[in-house]
This record gives sequence, structure tokens and C-alpha cells, in this order.
Amino acid sequence: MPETTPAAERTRRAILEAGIEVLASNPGAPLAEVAAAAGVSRSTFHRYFSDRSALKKAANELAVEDWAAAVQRARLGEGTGLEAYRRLCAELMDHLPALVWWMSIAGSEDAPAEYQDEDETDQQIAAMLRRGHQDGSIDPELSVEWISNSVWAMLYAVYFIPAEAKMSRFDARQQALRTLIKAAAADPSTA
Amino acid sequence: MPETTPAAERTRRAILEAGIEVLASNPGAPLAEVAAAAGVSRSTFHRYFSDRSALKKAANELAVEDWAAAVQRARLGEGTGLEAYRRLCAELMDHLPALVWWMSIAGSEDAPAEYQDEDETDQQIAAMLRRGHQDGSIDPELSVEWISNSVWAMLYAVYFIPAEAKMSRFDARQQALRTLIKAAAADPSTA
DNA sequence: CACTATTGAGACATATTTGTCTCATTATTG
DNA sequence: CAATAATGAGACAAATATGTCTCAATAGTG
Repeated sequence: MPETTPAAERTRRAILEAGIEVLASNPGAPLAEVAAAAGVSRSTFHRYFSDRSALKKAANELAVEDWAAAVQRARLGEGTGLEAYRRLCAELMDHLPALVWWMSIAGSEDAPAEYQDEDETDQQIAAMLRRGHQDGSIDPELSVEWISNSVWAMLYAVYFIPAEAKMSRFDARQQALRTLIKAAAADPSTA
Repeated sequence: MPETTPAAERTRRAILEAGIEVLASNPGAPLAEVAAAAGVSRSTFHRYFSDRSALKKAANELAVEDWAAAVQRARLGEGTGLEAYRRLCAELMDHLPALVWWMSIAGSEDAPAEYQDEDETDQQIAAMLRRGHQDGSIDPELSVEWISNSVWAMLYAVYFIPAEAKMSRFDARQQALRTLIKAAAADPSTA
């Protein structure tokens, strides 16, 4: 049984998504701007999120959920390292906004301190990449750290494709995926 | 003959660089934060830049200069498309702060409107990539738009390597370069 | 239609940021 | 050392952002 009506839930969601979008590119943006982006009055905004920190907290929770779910679905243990890597990249591309948000606050003081979960997930990914090094599917010249890092960069690139580029989201996703696989593969002709 | 003393020039430079660094990740940051990052009082800050827009303007000018200079030095016309592309990437890696700043304001209202220069430079790069498509050195599956875009993403990735990654700037630069070339190459084994 | 939930407009006090000044102190240089 | 340049501390008013309210209007539902 939901504690809130569907309408309220939709509104909350809209504000949250607008918040992620706006604050990801400008963390200090006035809350009025977030409200406007959500198509809602400042009053309504504060009804759902008492203040800035409440909004950030909710955004973090969403990001953590999306992140964990994507990694889960990628089934990192199956197949070669490269195959698992490909699945992971594909899954991550389906949660761009929350992950770009997550990324944008990564180093800052807004980043949630607790998350031991995150560490654990990072470990799984690192293990998957190392497996790829060992089974010969992933380029030994590229470090585990760098490959992880470049995945985030590509997510960012897809999310912020400049308007001038005139690429569809679909094309961008496609080519980003190809770029990531090809770059990471020991034998790039398989990409 | 300089209009200002060397000391003043150094201070101006320090503030400008601090501004680029701070505002690139938080465009709305209080100017006091920029001043602090530059190791300067708020008074001094305003002595050099009357207001926020003056700082942004100067940052834009620096970015345009760095950008144009880097492209210039890459000698886009020489060699195969891929060779020129490699030179370009290497040059760009040497101007990370200004270019990341440039990137961070790309779509926003802060972006300078005029720059026909930018268009021209973009044309040169596009031409270089097309040449790479024709001479068979660059992967025909990846569009000119996407390759350009992914270069920016890698610059971003190198600039914001998370502290946890424990990679030196040098290693990051190295691996980013390898990643870019490998991804773009028609025959990635040459990377 | 009546009833309730959700919303927007706007007033409001408070807090933060901004840009301008003045004045005393600290480099820098000839 | 003396003269000039550069800075920091802090006061100040104006502008902007924040969070809390109240009240009237507007969905949405039975």
C-alpha cells in the first residue's frame, strides 16, 4: 500500500529527476531553477523536499539503486572478462541521468560517506576486469583503474552530446559502446 | 611594454586559473571560494575582475587561445588522418584546465556567441577525420561527430581522475591517449 | 456534484552573496 | 632607506536565495 497517491508520486519523481539534471551540471543552482525545470512552483518543491540537502539525499539514493541494479543485471561472473564488461557498459548506458549525477558529486563533500556497498561493487568490477586480463580478452596495457575511469567518461560523453553534434541518443549510445569495447579489447577486431 | 607589473600579472593569472578550476566543477560557486582557491582576499579578487562575468570572459578567452594553439601545433594537414588525430589528442592533453572549462560551459548561456573561429577550427578537425576515413586509417563505423565528442570525454576523464584511482597524471594521460587512438583506429593493432 | 488532495501565488524574515569603499599593512624596487 | 605597488581586513548597502506560511484555485475521485 502506497503512502502517497499516484499523482504525488509522479510529482516527487519529476522534481527528483529535474534536480538530478540541473544539479549535475550546476551543483549550486538556485532551487527555484530546479522547481522550474520540474514544471512546478517553488512552494510545491519545498512540499516534497524540505531543503537542498533532502533533494541531494534522495538523488544519491536513486543513484545507488540504479548503480547496484545495473551491475547486478550485468552478471559480471559469467563469460570472459570482455563479455562481462560489454554487458556492464550496456546496462550502465540505460541509467545515464542518475549515474552522471553520481559521478558529478563523486569527489565532493556531498558524496555519501557510508556506502560500503559501493566498495563491494567496485571490487566485483575490478575482479571482472582482472579476469579479463588473465583470460586474455582485455588489453593488458590498460589498467583496471583506467578502464573503470573511461567507462564513466563515456557515460558523461553520451549524456552531454552537444546539440551541434546532431546525433541521436541511440547513435551516441551505439558508438560509445563500440568505442569502449574496442578500446578495452585485447583483440579489438572482435568489437 | 607590459601595462602591469610582473607581480600583478602573476596574481591575475593565479585568480584566473583558480576561477577556471572552481567554476568548471561548480559554475555557481561563490566568488569568495574562487578567491580562497587563488590564495587571495576577496578585495584583491575584485581588484582584478570586477565581477563574475569579467572572470568568465577572461576564462573564455584563455580557453579559446589554448584551443586554437593546440590545434595549430597539431598540424592537422600532415600525414594520415590517424596520425594527425594522435597529434591533436596529445596536444589537447597539455591544456586540460582551460579545455575542461571550455567544455563545461559549452552548451550554456555563458558560451561566447561570436566565435566564428571555433567553427573554422571545428571544420579543420572534421576534415582531418574525414581524411582518416578516406585513407583507411580511421574506423569508418565511428562518425566524425562521435570521435570529436569522445576526445572531449577523455579530456574530462583525465582531468577528473578520482583520487581513489591512485593514478598519476602521467599514467592517465598515457592510457587516455592509447584508448583514444585504439578506439579510433581502423586497425587498432597499430596503437 | 461534493469532498479531498494537490498546487501556485505571493508575503515574510533570515541568510548568503555581491560589489564598492576605506584604511592600515606588507612587498617590491630603485 | 624612501617611494610606489599590491594586498588584506572589514564595513556597508543592494541583490539574491532560502525556508516557512497562508490562502485561493484547480485537479481528481467517489
